[in-house]
Amino acid sequence: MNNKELANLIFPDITKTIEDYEKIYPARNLNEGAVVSRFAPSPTGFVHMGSLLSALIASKVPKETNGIFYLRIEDTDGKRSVENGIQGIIDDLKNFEINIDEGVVSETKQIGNYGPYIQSERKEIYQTFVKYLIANDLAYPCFCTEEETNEIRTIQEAAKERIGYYGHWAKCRNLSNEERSNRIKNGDKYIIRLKSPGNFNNKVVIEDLVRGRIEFPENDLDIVLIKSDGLPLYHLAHLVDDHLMRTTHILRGEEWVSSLPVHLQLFKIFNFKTPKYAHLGVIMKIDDDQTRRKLSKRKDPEAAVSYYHEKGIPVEAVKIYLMTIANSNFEAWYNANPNKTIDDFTFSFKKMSESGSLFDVDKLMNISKNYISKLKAIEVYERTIKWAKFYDQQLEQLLIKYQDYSIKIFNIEREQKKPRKDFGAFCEIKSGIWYMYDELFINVDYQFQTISDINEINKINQLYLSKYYNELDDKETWFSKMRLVAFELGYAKEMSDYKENPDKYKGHIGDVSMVIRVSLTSLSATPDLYEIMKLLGKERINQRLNIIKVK
RNA sequence: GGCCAGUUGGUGAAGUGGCUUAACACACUGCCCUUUCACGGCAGCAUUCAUGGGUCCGAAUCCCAUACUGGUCACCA
Repeated sequence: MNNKELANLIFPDITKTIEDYEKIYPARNLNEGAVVSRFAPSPTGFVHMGSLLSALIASKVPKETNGIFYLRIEDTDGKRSVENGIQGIIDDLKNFEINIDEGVVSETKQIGNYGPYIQSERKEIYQTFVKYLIANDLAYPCFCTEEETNEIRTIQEAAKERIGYYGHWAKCRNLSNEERSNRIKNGDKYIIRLKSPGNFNNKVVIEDLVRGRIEFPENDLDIVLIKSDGLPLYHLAHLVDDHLMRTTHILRGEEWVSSLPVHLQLFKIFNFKTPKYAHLGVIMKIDDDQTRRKLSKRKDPEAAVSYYHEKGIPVEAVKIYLMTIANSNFEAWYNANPNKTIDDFTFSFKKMSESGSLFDVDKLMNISKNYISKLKAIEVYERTIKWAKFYDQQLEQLLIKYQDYSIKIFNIEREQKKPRKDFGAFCEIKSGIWYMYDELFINVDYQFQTISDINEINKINQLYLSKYYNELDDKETWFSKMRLVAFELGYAKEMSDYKENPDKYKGHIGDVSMVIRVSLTSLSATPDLYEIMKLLGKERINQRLNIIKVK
């Protein structure tokens, strides 16, 4: 029996050839230098921060070069797939405004001419390639059970030999085709392995876009191509899909670096042009015991991109943060060009860090604070509502009920050169403005400071209310009256006066205005008091200053 | 254990043989400004680039060794 007959025995239903697929998926008609890249996750749950980073870059580079960015689903391992996994990925990408040109757009819909873009739907294509390999003595069926391969491994470990299915360890490699066909006809279970033409003593060199030149021994492992369920393993799927989908750039995590010799070998065997590779450092997390590890889906909530949606951290802020990790020159560029967006920035693989960086929540929050501080009040209002719709219905209703009032609240100390930076996330907004709403200003806990005697507090409040408060006052008048209250009750009306003669006064203007502030808001730290009082209005001010009296 | 890579302050990093007594940003500390907070301003925060050796007039930058960290060695991706 020759190899071709063996191939037909194993894949009797495969009638197309590789050439057929080359015609079905012709070279893309793109400009020179156009990058075709992809995001190719497994539907294992949610999108990870590290995946988002690579998706962001993989989508950005085609955008810069008039190329194509597509989404492919790698679901060849049924055990890992999760219900609604595909939809989760699509939603996460949508949330982060990462748009695809081709690929899977919903559980049931795919767009583009190079599909299907879900690997489990491409079984025949993979098998066509493997059939070719078998027919050309470059692959063979392997009947070893998992127990047997484990056993080989144990022996190799004990003997301190290189681990893997290669050389004389590859028991099924040199079986005769007759024996192979007999065992297949006999119903023995098998997988398909590559008959690796490599030699471990030879070297292969690859130019990685971020890591530069890397040298490896050639692959001589007879890696598994097709599993017993007929579906391919990653290595084969990578070759077939990225060739047929005409991918020019492979962006993936650094955990793939060591598979490079396999992938290079596969491309060489088929005489396909190898794509360019960029292996990205993984995002790390430091534990309390100072050990570094990969940011983990299970242990770290911030690893899931849905976390940012929940917290209400603007997607732009997350993307800006990821770009500062991705390209070290981005941050300086962004600070120098505050009105530009990520789209205006030219990404460079060379500027990528090779080692994984630690995930820095402080930095992210700083970026987010700055970002939100630059938004217009109406934008803050709308985006807070959008967030609250999912996560805080009470806040949502208040914002809708008091629309103009709320927008004015968001505008306090905003329209100025250096706006306030109170909010790092939309989930923090309620805790910053709640006291402006009567519905929330109940059973409050007053944080009085230096003046905490209730009689003195009332004296200040009542004097202010009865003699000085006028809602029409401008800020200057308002504050000069505040000084008069202080003076009349024996407090220094200027801070400097108090500092010169502290014994002459009961306290200073700051102590007095603090009483008003706390009486009105219950808090000792608020934005500008004058602005707050303007919005609170006469009625509410009267009411709130008088509640204290009752207490 | 084999193979591959990485190692510059608390963090992200700039730096590719002299311009570096190591930029910038975050965090932190102190002071100032100030009716609180925030903003802002000023100052501090690596005499040293994992360690040891070498090349050189000169090294964070080049070479070697060691250490440590990470990745990988599945019918997972």
